[in-house]
Amino acid sequence: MKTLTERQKELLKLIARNIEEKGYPPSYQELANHMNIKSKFAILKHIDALVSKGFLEKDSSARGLRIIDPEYAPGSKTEVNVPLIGRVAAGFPILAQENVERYIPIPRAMIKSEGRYFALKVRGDSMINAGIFEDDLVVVNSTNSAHNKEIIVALLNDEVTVKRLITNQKQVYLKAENPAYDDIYPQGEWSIQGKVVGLIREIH
Amino acid sequence: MKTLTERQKELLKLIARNIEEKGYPPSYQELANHMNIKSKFAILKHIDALVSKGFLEKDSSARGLRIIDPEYAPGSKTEVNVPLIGRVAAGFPILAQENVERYIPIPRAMIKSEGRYFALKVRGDSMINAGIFEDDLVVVNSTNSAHNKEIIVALLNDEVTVKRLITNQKQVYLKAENPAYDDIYPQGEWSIQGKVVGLIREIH
DNA sequence: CTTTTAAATGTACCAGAGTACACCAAAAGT
DNA sequence: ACTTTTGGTGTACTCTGGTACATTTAAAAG
Repeated sequence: MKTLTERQKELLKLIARNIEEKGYPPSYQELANHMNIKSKFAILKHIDALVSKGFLEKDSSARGLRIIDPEYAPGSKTEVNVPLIGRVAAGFPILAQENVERYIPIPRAMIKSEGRYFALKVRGDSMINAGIFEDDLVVVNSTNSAHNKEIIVALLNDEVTVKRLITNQKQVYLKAENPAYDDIYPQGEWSIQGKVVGLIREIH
Repeated sequence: MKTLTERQKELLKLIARNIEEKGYPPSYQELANHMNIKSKFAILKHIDALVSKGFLEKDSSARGLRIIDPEYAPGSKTEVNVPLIGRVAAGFPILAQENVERYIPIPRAMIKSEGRYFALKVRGDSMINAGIFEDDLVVVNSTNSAHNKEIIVALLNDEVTVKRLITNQKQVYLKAENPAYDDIYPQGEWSIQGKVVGLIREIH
């Protein structure tokens, strides 16, 4: 990555601090004031320099600044935010905006394959032997196919469940990792929504 | 906290998502477009409602929106990076730079009390009945005291272990959540390094 | 010693963005 | 039946904010 001049570093830090404190990026005029510069145009040129050096991204809209370099970025790029799916509204695809409760950060390491990811709060204790407890969050890679023995999220009768997928010559079924639960042999409409690739638990 | 109407919730989520994706808040016009509303003024009124209900803060500048409710708030404040402690070098305090392997992001929700936090990779299966498996990452709130039945990280003989702390009138000991393991009655030098407040698992 | 680059000033332009006002319509209380 | 709340439309106004152009100064590079 290219090097920055003193003044550019100063500006970049100022932008980062501004986003941190106010919650939204500064305008050029505001930056000029803080830098004791009397013309917005000087800021414009500094920002263009930062953009061309890859430290910043700029949209040509009001306050359209986005910091790229993780060194300066508030909330660095080692983390990825995925939507937390709340109650699933019947009829909507699981990733529809209607179902998104909020976004949560997950470690980048959980993201391996391509595709969309989401998180889901686990209900019930049907997977305790796989170390998945009630109220855990599972991180799911959205896909509609999975391999034998993978832990998946499935949609049956407008309800989401986390189970282990078992496929053999004879049949396909969903296995609970808890002897107290019976296997589920899906009938009629059902679909695989994704593979569980991670788990997040808050311990109180 | 007061309740929101459906439309208000929808708007708040949209704002959060916009900040998430673009890095800066949306303008009223942009919100109107996404909500299929033809007048900015409707947005203005919804936003004023959100402000007066305490979910949002508004500056009268371009894109001057800031989400208050952490339930919805995206961005830096929802994410915290904690050091992942690798092999613990004997003699160094556990949080010393020497032991830090890298930093990993954890959800804000895991951070409740004050103090420093770190993460630790679990070795062995002595806590499987607590849903803590080998190679899981536990998130730990650094402290040197803990209450009865809390899951803690302890340092015994220059080794870190995750166990459940049991204190009663007679004695203090460390309990494994796996019948195959005996309780540990610490002798000599040992210390509590922190309480386990969260767990992160990558599933392959 | 000249050229280049970084840094800054000042004026000007126009679309973007927040807001005020008047008005409409359906749903929910009372 | 009436009123309030919620959700929406359209126009208009003003200041904000990004950008363009012309010009200047100082320091570094050649």
